[in-house]
Amino acid sequence: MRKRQSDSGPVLKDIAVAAGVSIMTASRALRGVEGVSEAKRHEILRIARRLKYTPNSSARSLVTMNSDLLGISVPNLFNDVFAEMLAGMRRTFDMAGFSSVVDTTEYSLEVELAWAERLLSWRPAGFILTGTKHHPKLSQTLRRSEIPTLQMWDVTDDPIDVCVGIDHVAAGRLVAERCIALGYRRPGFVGVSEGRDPRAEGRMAGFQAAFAEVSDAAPLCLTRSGDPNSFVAGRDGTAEMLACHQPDVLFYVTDHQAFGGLSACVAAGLSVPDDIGVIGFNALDLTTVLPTPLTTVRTPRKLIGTTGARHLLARINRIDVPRLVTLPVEFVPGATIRAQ
Amino acid sequence: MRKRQSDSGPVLKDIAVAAGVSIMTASRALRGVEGVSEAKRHEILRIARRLKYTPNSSARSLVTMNSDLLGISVPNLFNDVFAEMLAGMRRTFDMAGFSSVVDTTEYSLEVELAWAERLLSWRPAGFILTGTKHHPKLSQTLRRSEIPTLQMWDVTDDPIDVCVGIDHVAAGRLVAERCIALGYRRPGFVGVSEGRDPRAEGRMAGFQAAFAEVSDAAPLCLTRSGDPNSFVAGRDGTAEMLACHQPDVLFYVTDHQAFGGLSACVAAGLSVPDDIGVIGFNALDLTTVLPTPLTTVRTPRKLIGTTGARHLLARINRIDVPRLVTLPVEFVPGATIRAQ
DNA sequence: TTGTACGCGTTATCAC
DNA sequence: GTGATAACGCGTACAA
Repeated sequence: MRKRQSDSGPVLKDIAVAAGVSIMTASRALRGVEGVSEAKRHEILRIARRLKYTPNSSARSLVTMNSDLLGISVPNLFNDVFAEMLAGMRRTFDMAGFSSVVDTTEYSLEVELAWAERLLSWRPAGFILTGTKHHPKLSQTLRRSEIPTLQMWDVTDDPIDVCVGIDHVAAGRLVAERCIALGYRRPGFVGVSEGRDPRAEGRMAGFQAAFAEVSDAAPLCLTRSGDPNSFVAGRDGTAEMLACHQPDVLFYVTDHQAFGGLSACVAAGLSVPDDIGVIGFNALDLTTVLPTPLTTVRTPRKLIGTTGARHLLARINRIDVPRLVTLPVEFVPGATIRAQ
Repeated sequence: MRKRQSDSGPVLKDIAVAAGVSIMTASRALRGVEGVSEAKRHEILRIARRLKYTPNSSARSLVTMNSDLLGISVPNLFNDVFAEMLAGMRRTFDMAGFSSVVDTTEYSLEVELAWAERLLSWRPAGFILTGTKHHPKLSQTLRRSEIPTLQMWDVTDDPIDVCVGIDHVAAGRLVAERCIALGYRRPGFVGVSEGRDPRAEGRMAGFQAAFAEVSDAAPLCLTRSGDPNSFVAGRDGTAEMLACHQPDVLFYVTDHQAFGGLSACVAAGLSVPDDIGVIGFNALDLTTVLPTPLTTVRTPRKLIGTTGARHLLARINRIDVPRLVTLPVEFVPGATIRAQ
């Protein structure tokens, strides 16, 4: 065995020598492709195991110009939403033999861009990005490349490649329409921080637009509190809003913030839903164990993950799939708004 | 430009030709190593940008026998604990130029092994594993390899390489001792599923052992309910336990389950903490916005992440660091157990 | 079914 | 400071 700089085990040649065959025969046997007699194949596999042969993906990638690496970018991992979408895809990708290179962007397009550019040097098999807004450089690069790309969680008319998500503006409208039907006229929105999360902004925009169409509705009260997944942020943001405004219904960026908001309402002497309505978003597990079940919107996170994974895998295998899939959301009445 | 199978942009040679220099000079300029005049370096960088040159990490890795890929394995991402530990490390690794290949094992040693073996083919710069129990094959492989490895969240006397975590058995003992001092004698533990999570089993063991040393303490009541991060599992597991036993204090696998358990206690007509004590684990954000603050144990997740990242990075750079760091936990009295 | 020659894009080494 | 040459480990193409 010739010497190598940093000895990381036997290479194909070592297996071949040990088995008394050529390198190519060993390669074919280990890859499970046609053209090797069963006897030799078994012998080669046995020897490879005995010698603890680890293939060198770099060398393979260099020849084939692709890899089994998949780039996945999400804003963060504190949100069950992203965790569930990921869980929905991981099994599919794992079984297909892919490894996931994960990035957490903290809602920064620059961070996402830097990560993607680093990953591009590995010639990844595909990209999975959260949302439909990216750094222009990244969108352009991916559009020009042949790399299959999935955008998920949000929708757009003009996806980079394929897209599976929900219509956040429509979801905001949906909530507003329910509120309006119940007689609410002083809407408030809590929790979206400025220019960070386009999906949250979309929900807020839809919510506001629907109210704006009702003649006697007051303008939207708004509190832009920090981390969307923080209970504390929801509580503090709500307290801040109640100090200045008198909304009759509050739509929160997430269930987390809504839950924190509930405790702020109680602290402010307001009773829910008699004095004020509270509405979350996502219908997390949490909302079902609250003393009063939270009014919220159920989002198909797992389905987005599984569908997205299937579609991306299809693209990797050069199979055509719909470029855009918009999945439905469902209003969960709960008990933190007025009854019909 | 010679033709390539799947055209993925210019290569070093193209930059070199365009700049009128040799490939090596281009390589040096782009890597920022010594031995290139400032004038040429600038020119080369300019051309690389204009041509949208993307380096080929596989080729580099093939020569250098290593990569900037880091393997990170966690049981799942639904747990803020893991998310926070990851968040604590990510910045460090990002800034150092590493990409993270993430695995979610669902507490399966086989899944972790399969993922690690796939990743080994990329010659990763390091591994980060949750806990200290792994598939024997994996432990053996890593011990024999030169690959820096961090085990986190749990501790062990004999780490593969370096280890940063907390002592879960001691944490369980700590909780039990507080309970005993307050006069509790009928302990219950909710939420650890059989043979899945060694850390949870450790906490339970410590909890049980301390009670066992008190002569008039009843044996531990136990409910092994499913997903440790599920509110619903905590509620249902508690209901199940209360149907058969009369514990006076319940220690839960996580805050999530404890929160679910609170609603089950209320549903069973028990008042907390008068009739029964409830204790969570982790001191998540959630616990502070509850009507009564949850009694729990604060775990230094973020610190584990940052410390672990620092130590692993040191190992990668062949700098010595302590093999084992045991970080302290803190009992959070809250208000769901008796007062002193 | 099996083997040989060559190239993938980059870096280490050594000569100039 | 700069460049030629030889690897790195594997897969494609083609020959036997």
